[in-house]
Amino acid sequence: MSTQQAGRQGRRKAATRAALVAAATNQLAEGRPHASIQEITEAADVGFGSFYNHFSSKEELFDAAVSETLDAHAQVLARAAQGIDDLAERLAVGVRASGRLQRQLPEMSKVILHHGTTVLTREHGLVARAREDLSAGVVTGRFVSADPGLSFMLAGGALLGLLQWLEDNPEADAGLATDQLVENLLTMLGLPPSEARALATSHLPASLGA
Amino acid sequence: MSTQQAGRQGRRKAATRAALVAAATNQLAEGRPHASIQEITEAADVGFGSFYNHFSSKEELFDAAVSETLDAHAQVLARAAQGIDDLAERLAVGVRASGRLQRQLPEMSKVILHHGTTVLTREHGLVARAREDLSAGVVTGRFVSADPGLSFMLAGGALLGLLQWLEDNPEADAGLATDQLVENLLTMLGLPPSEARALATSHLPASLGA
DNA sequence: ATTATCTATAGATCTATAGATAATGC
DNA sequence: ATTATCTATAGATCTATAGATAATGC
Repeated sequence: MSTQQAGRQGRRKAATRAALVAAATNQLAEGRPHASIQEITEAADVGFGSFYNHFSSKEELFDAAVSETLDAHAQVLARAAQGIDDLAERLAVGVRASGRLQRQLPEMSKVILHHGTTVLTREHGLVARAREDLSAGVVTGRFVSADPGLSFMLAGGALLGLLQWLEDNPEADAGLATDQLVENLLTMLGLPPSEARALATSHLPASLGA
Repeated sequence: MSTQQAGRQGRRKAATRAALVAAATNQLAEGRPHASIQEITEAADVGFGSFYNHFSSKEELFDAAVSETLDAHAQVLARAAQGIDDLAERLAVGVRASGRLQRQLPEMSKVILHHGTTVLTREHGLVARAREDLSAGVVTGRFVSADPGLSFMLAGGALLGLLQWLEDNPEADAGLATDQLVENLLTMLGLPPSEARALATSHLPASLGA
């Protein structure tokens, strides 16, 4: 968004903004949503007054932090699902990648977790696209659900539960646990058990981790 | 806990404490976890200084509010599950009652939701007992799960997703949606589909709502 | 006499802005 | 000349406590 500013000045400004967002993300990840603007600017090594060049309130900054976290997550998923047309397989790959991401970028999961189930209601970006994918699958008959919106919330809630569990069980095999969830979700969405298992355990690109 | 104090003075003290907890619960339910002590004492119609007779910090009060909310929830569930021995049926009744409770006591669900997935990790009270029930079911063979702790987090997360969905869809049939989740959960825990459906749709006592 | 409440206030934040400083644009 | 940064500070909270008031206990 603001990364593409003309000239050196624009780059400098973007860097300051990025430092603020990164510091806010860290605070959220560490479970400190009460952090003062002063603490954030200090962590970002930015002058206190500069904050107001970029944001008009703390909420605005934290919102940006959550949004950018979800966008970063979306980029990883977009790569993982690239070229996959089948909606069931897209869902499988997306969730499998999300669980594995907890090990690779734990701060990202922490931010999402700290935001709770309300992230699942976002109407733009990653979350909205995932919701639309599920609905589309129901329309085409790939999935079975009496209410796609409800199914999405159940699946999303379970995914949040998984992320929390992974955070609390750092030694556990994240891939195994995630694939178990995926199998359950696909079954819940009406796929035959054998196919659900196959999609949940097929080989993944090495870039997504074990 | 402090409800059983001797004498009129004790009752008066307990009433003040209860007013503070109720006010704090309201603030949490309205999504205002930043409310100041002053705002809370005003809402509770209690002198500012009295706060410190009961709590030494705002966190302590909010903790009490969440705990007492869960305890109140637990009381309803205990009544609902009274006399039911089969662990699958207990789980079914417990979750079915929880979803329906969102319509009867929405503030309760709001407090829980606002606390996010971390409520699922509580080691005392309602949450701990539910977790133990699930594990016991796995030991006796009533449930099938590679990791009961993980299954509990998936189920709990999905329940939170349901509560959020109910909150966002006030017109929807809460009973129907909840029973759908219960059926999915029981299937996930290894029950035959027909039995899962039967347990998820059997007749409920009128006190638990439609 | 004891205990809990209340009001008032000191001291510690925390936010938002004003004005000075430094760096880029032209 | 413009723009973004920084430092310093006024004003607005917000917390924690001290001391006065009111109510119960004995």
